[in-house]
Amino acid sequence: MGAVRSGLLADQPDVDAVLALLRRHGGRVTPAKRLLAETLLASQEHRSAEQLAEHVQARAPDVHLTTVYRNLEELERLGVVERMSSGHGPATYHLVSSPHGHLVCRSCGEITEVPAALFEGLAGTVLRDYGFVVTAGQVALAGQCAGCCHAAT
Amino acid sequence: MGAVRSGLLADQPDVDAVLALLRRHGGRVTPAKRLLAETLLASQEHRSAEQLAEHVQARAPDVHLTTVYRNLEELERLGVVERMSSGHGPATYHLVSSPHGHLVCRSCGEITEVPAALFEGLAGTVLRDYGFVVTAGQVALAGQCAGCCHAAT
DNA sequence: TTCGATGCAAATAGTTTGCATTCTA
DNA sequence: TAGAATGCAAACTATTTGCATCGAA
Repeated sequence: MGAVRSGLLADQPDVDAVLALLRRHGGRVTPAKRLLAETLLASQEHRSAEQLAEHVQARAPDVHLTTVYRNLEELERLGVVERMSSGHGPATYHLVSSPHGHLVCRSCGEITEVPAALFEGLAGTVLRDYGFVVTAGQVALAGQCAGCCHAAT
Repeated sequence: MGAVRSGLLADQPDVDAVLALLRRHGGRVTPAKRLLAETLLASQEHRSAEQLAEHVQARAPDVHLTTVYRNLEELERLGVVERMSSGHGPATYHLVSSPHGHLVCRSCGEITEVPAALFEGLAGTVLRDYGFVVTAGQVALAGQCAGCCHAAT
C-alpha cells in the first residue's frame, strides 16, 4: 500500500466540500460550478463534457459548453475529477472518490471500475523497478469484457 | 500466464512479414504501405501519425497524411500496430512486438514500456473476477516518472 | 470595485470522409 | 481490367482561445 497516489477528497464528497476546495484555491463559486459539481456527484459515472453540459443546461440553459470545459479543467487541476480519454470519441470525466482503475472494453466501449487494491501490488513493483508513481484512477486496462467475449465466440 | 492476449506477429517481425499479412487479408501492397511498415520497424518507438508521415515523406514526398492514417487503421485492424491516445495531443502508434504495458508520465508525457510479465498476475485476477480479457500493449498506468518525481520535490 | 468567470464567436488540432484518379493483382 | 489504394479538398469532432461583459467577494 502507498504506491498508489489518491485524490484530495473524502470517499463520499459532497457539493459543499468541492466548492470549499475551489474557494480555498482562489476560485470563485458560481452557479455553473455548483451545478457541475452537483451533476458530477449525482451520476457517479464516466461522462463526456457534452453530456455533463446537457445535464447542467437542463437547469441553467445558458451555461455554455465552453464553461463546462473550463470548470472541468479547473477541477482536474485540483484533483477533484479525472479525465479519461478512451481513444475514440470524447474524453470522459468522473469524480475522484475511492481509488480505482478502469477496464475499458474495446468492443463495446464500456468502462468498468475496479478497486485500486487490485493493482497495489503492480504499482509497488513499478515503483521499485522504475521509480514510477502510479496515480489512482489513471490505470486503464483495455481488452474485452465478459459480454463481448461471449458474443465473439 | 495466458490471461494476456498478444499480437499476431513474431517478436521480431520484418517488413515482408507485415506485408504478407496484409496481402493474406485481401489488402494490396503499395509503396506507401511498404514505407510505413519500414518506418514502424525502424523506430521501435511511439510515434504520432504526423511523425510517421514525415518519415515516410522523406522518401516518398507525395504520400499524404491521410494515406498514413488509413494504413495505420488497417494495420491496427490486423493487430500489427497499436494505437495509444495519451489524453492530450495526437495518438501514438507502435508495432505490436513483445507484449508490454505502458507507463505514461502525466508531467513530461514520456511513455515507458514495461514487460507484460509485470501484470500477468493482475490480468489473471481481472479475468477471474470480472471475466475481462486484458489485451497486451493496452495496459496504461498513468502517473509520474522518476525524473518528474524528483523535479517536483 | 476588482479580478475571476462567463457567453459567444472563432480558431485550432487531430482525424475522417467523399470523390475522381491511379495502380496492384 | 476490376476493385483496392491514393491524393486532394473539405468536413467533422473535440477542445481551446480571444475578448467584451458580468458577477462574486
